[in-house]
Amino acid sequence: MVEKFATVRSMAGSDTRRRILDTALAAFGRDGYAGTSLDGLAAELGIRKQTILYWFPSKLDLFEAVVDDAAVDLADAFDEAAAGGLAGLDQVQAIVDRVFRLAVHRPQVLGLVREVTRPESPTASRLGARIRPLYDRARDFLTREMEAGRIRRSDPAMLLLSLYSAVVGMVTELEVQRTVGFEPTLRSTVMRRRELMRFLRAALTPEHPAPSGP
Amino acid sequence: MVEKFATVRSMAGSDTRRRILDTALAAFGRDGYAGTSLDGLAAELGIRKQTILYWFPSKLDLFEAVVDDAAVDLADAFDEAAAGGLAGLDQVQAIVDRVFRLAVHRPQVLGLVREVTRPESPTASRLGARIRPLYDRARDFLTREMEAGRIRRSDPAMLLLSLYSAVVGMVTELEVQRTVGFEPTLRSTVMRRRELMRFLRAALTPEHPAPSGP
DNA sequence: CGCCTTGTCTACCACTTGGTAGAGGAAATG
DNA sequence: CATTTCCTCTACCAAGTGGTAGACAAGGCG
Repeated sequence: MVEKFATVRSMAGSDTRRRILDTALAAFGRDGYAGTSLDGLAAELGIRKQTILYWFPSKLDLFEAVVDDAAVDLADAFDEAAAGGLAGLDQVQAIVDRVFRLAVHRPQVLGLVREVTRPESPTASRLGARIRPLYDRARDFLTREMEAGRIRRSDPAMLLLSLYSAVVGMVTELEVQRTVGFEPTLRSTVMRRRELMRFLRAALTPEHPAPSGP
Repeated sequence: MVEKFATVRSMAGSDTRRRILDTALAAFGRDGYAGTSLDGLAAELGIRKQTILYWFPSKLDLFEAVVDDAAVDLADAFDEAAAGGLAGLDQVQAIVDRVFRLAVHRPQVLGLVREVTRPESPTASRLGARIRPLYDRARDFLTREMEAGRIRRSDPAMLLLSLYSAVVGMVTELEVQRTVGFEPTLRSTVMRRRELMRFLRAALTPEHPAPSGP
């Protein structure tokens, strides 16, 4: 069996593989799995379709590799945001900031998240499985912060879904915003983030300021 | 020019048209535009593809008709929820309840919203244009309620986006929830709605209880 | 040098895609 | 009865789909 993935011997080939992954990420995120053709992808890359199929045995294999690749980026972003060891709303803010930053200079990743969370996605479970650890960590965090009185008490799992929906929805649905009259400039992105944070802070701040109060 | 849409003379044909629209709504919402084939759709309906092309001159025409159809449903839902003439959070609650109700017994509509709000949707602007009036009404409502002190003050347009993201995200991303451990039963749907409302109420309730106070 | 591996290519292939042309049945209309 | 309209069908088609087979050039290596 030929090992092309882990061990990389030549240089040119490895570069091709990377370029395919990057372009495919954008294409799948933009047009979806079914809407992306290998011929089109190859044309975009200036190569032949057969070169793609050399590096990835099938379209589905390519898609899965792209998903795995993106999952690493996502996990890194969260790790980075969590590394500060913040608490309460500050930690939430750090994560939202980080996700927005990711969305600004790699919007394709969020597009892929959207595609892959479709019920009928060819690998609905794949990114899910990759993200599961992040989810568990986040839920534990929320539970802890609720018990410490730093976040309003409610069902942590449900709250996490609300947070996820609000953040990813806000970030990915650029077209909705365009339709509705926002041109997504850098400035409007900053505004959007600030407004989202205000929204989240309002929703998460506990009724009684803090337990370390009176 | 043949008028098939408004004036309906025969019975069987009109019924076929309706069946095509309904099945296509589900298919487009489930598999996306590119992922839906006319042959597959026809097979699902037990008819030939050419019958579909008789009623809708092209795949794109069919898609647009489906979108228009769904937009009517959405608009009706909002109208119905707004008819009570409620104010503040009660009005918001009524709309969320209504959207959830729509999501429960016509989940396809929300799936289509998701598909059609993709940046590269073949008719990104279409549903948008249909929904624009709803958007304007909602923004005016929020502005009014903020001025009346019944809803926390912030940028109404941005707040509306947050609300949209939270609600549609929560409702459509069933697969995320399944991945994460929720089986979307009727009971869990009710729980989800309640938790979302708690989230929204916390985010929308003004700091100072009400202006009609002391 | 000769040989083998690596990477990209050309040439195909079977199948599916959206779409066209037109046959033909049913039923209303004269 | 004949004619016309409405509706669904069979028979195709050109273009595009993912995928296979294998030629061929470049370079590493005995």
